[in-house]
Amino acid sequence: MKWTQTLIPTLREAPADAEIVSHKLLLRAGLIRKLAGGVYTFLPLGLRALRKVEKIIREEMDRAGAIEVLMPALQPKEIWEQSGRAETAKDVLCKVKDRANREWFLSPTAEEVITTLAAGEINSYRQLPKNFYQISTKFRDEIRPRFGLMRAKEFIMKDAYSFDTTDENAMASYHKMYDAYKRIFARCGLQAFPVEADTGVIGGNYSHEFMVPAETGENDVVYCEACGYAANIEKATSGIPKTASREVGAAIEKFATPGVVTIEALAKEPYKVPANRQIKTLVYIADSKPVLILIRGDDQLNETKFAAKTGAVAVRPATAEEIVPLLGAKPGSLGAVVNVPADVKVFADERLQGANDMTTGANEDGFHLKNVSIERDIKVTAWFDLRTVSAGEPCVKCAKPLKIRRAIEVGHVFKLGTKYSEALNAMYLDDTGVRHFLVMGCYGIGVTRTLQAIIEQGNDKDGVIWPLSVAPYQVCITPLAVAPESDAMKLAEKFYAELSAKGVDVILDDRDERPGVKFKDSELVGFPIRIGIGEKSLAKGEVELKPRNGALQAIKAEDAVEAVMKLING
RNA sequence: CGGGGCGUAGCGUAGUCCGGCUAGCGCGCUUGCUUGGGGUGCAAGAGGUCGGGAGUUCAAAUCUCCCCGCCCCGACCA
Repeated sequence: MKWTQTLIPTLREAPADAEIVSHKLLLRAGLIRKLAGGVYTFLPLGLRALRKVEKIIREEMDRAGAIEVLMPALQPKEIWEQSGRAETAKDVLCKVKDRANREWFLSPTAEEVITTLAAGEINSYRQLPKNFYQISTKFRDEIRPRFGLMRAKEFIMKDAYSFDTTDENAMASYHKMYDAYKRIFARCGLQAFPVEADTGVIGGNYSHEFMVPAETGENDVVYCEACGYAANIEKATSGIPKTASREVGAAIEKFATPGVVTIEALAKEPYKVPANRQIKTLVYIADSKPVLILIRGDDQLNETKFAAKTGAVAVRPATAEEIVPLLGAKPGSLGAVVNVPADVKVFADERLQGANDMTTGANEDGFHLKNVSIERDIKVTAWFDLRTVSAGEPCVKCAKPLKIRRAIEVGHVFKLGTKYSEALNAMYLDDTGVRHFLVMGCYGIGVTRTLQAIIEQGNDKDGVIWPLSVAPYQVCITPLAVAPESDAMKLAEKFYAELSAKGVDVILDDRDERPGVKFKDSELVGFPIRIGIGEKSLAKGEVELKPRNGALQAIKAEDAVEAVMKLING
């Protein structure tokens, strides 16, 4: 490609609405342009890089035995009602109506469609296993689009769905995808690692996310350097000890705490009740029903764990207006000892199991209770791990201190089980003629997000640093004179032809620009290899080879093509 | 949706409090000259319904009200 023939609108300054480095560089390097919030056009260079990521994904999915299909973006509402997700996923669904007033959803994912397909086309164990994948545009009515391609309303996703006869076989399919994902991200030049994950609204019971470490990520990952344990903070547990049990003390005692509505205030003079001897009582509305959650005073509730453990779909903190009629007191004086309506469930964090000599609210404004023994004095409906892990806590596997860091989620693998095959009646006959539900798994990669993650991880002050595998062009030839008859341009054309013939993706910067402009642009865009051709070195029969992330070297013109091939082939 | 901020030329911005604008600057763009190995210099130019609407006023980018869009923080997720 000649630079003047394509469109590479580089920007000297980043548009003000870009915040993080990868978003700025996507715009500055002329890879994308915004049409509206969370909606972007891919320009020629951005599209080339995107296609390369897709190619890697296709090759690895094919290698892993998956087969490519293309499902519709327009999905009838009915199948979503059948799976139950018309309700549970309603907040992210982009809805459209046709002229007959029929309602459609723009695909945010395709479990319903593929399961409907499988229900019709897969009848026998002889057809299994099968793993279908597609790379397509997905739509989510994001609450808040953010960071360019990182969280967009419209984005490109690779989604795959496996169908197996048994749980055991489904695990094998899962592990094939898990391994394929590791290869995919490695080939994209990404440092991505799998972590245990919550399954969320998609459902299922076993899941890993592939994370790219980055301060700008939207996830917190808990990990152990000693044993390799790693989990999303929404899922992570630690080996932190339960609350120490003391002598079973005196009976409960109510005491006045005027104006004290926080854990911190109760920990200070004159009360001096340490946070780890307090029971924090939270009121949540889980699927429209109020529930109480008990957490130790120095712990934080993990809402994802709470929803996952209780099976709730929609959870939110109750408002003060909801709490007062329920418990008779405002937040700050709440407890689960007295005055809890019989139909209100009480979920307590396991760390409180056996705790006594605790202090908690009295359900009376301005009063607390002490000498509370949780098992003796509170009717707990169920105990769960509900707390959020903090850095430094002992690893659940090896007891070494845990660390936490931010990361970008680029892929997610789930074992789904029979949730969708049951809802959409997808069954097969086994070798004895008995019907079973298909056992499913699903596997997503955010393709456009992966592209941005590559930039987020590969950049410096001058611009993008593409890995060779996904660079829009691998080589940028930069003649410093562009008149057709000039020696520099003649040589540039020769390199261009030779490298192209060898299958190298090469761009020739034929713009009549000053050297500084060309160098700056090639570094901003981030081509992995630049061949500089100028009079000074040409006089010595040399050209300049400049890897984007390495030192410039002078090289004999006749050796240049070979040297480039060496860099490309490693 | 809650909280915060911002909308002035393709991009970055000054001016907005305190009305007087014929809207200024840098980058980019066009033309000419210049320069020719790290965003060259000089000159001339094109480009703006100051997000939209209504109002106040002799006069509105500036004040008031309504609407729209965008960004950031939170809840959602590939």
